Amino acid sequence: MTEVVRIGRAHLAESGAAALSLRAVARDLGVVSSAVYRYVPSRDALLTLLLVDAYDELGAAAEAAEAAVARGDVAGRWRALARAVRTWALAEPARYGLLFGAPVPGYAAPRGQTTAPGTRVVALLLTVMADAGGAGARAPSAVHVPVVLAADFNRVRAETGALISDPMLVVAVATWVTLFGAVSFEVFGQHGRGTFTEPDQLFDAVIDLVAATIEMPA
Amino acid sequence: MTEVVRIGRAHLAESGAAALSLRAVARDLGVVSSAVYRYVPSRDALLTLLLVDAYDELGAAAEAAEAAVARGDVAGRWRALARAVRTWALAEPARYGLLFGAPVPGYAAPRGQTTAPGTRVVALLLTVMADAGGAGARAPSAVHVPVVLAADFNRVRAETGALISDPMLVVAVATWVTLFGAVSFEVFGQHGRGTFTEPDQLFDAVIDLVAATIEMPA
DNA sequence: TGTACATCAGTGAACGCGCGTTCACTGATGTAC
DNA sequence: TGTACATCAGTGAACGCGCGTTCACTGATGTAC
Repeated sequence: MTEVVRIGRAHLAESGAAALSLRAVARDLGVVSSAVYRYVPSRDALLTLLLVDAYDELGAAAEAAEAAVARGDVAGRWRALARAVRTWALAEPARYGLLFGAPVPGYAAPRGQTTAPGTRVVALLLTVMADAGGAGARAPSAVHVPVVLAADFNRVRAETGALISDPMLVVAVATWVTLFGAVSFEVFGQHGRGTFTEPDQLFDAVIDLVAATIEMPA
Repeated sequence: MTEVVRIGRAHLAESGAAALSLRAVARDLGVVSSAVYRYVPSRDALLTLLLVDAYDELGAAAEAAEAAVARGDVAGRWRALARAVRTWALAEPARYGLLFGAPVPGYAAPRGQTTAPGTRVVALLLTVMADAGGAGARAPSAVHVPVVLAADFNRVRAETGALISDPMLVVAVATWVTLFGAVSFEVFGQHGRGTFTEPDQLFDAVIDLVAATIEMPA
């Protein structure tokens, strides 16, 4: 990890991505403003470095937590993954915001560099869901998959290699957005005026409910 | 709606909340930069106006859509509410981002002015969930409510007046975060490289799955 | 062992830009008598 | 009907600030012969 990324992280945490300033980074680097171009070719390039850095750290945290759970305990693997995402996000709210908040105005992430690290967590979730399906879990019978989604779902299967049925893919998407919705609400402070004093327990209750959506065979 | 709010909206859409500039608003107002202080006492005050304006418009849209559905059709009311939120958010991504994205650095919303409009949609959702419970819907039996959440839930009931059981409140929270997670992913472009070409259908599938979480009695 | 040269991190000044906010002011409009 | 006055939207200059990026440069370190 280069020094410039370390300092960039700190600035992200203090002032947010939109206000990230190369001159401020240079100051903290103990160097005159123009010298920062020895480290990084432009402000956008620094944002990209920070984006990749954050995606990788989050992905590694989720993967490590999930890997520590017995393979057969699919619900436990989901829970570990979800908690790891939340823990990282609460510890690094600004970096989380860079990944999952509103896009930084005037900055477009270069796909080539950010796609791979940006898909680690979702790939992990798909694996867990596919394993759940393999173990006999089924989506609720009420799930109805419109014909028009079939093509998209086929492409997802082809790109990820995940062996997962259409209804379970709907469940996976719902699970995915619920996880990031729950984390975003906490990180961005949407719950408001101390409505919930026990956020850990509330989060666990929500992710357990999500896990219960899948009907495991008796 | 004052002219300054109308122009502020446009600037929000173009450059995001963090870059909202009084001088730029003044230019579009056709007025010298200092004259904008005749309209608004400071930049932060303008942000607050825009925040309240957006909350109110979103709340009104959700309420109108929900009110158009027969009272007995609880699932339909949920669907109408959810779709209205999504439709508004896709039409107004920057204003949605102001409400539900990362906080604007250096700006703290004054509670007194923003709390009431900021809770319209969640209050509506609680009403729908309470009505579902009244009609006999039950949370999945797997939902386990930790003792420690009881106090929070009692406070929510007292503040909102909603007649809703603890397990159904867990469902309501999960529903709430799923809705905003799904909308945020779309609005903030998280799904990535054209993974899903039929976002309307995908969204409907997700909110139908959420509705199916509630077990309606036969 | 010594000399000539290349490399390269960092300097300092400058470019043109935009920002929020204050201040004393102008000049048109409306009101009171 | 006319005059004196108050109101108030808008002006223009200025304050001190920060920004990204370019440019010619210095001066220490390392390398080749």
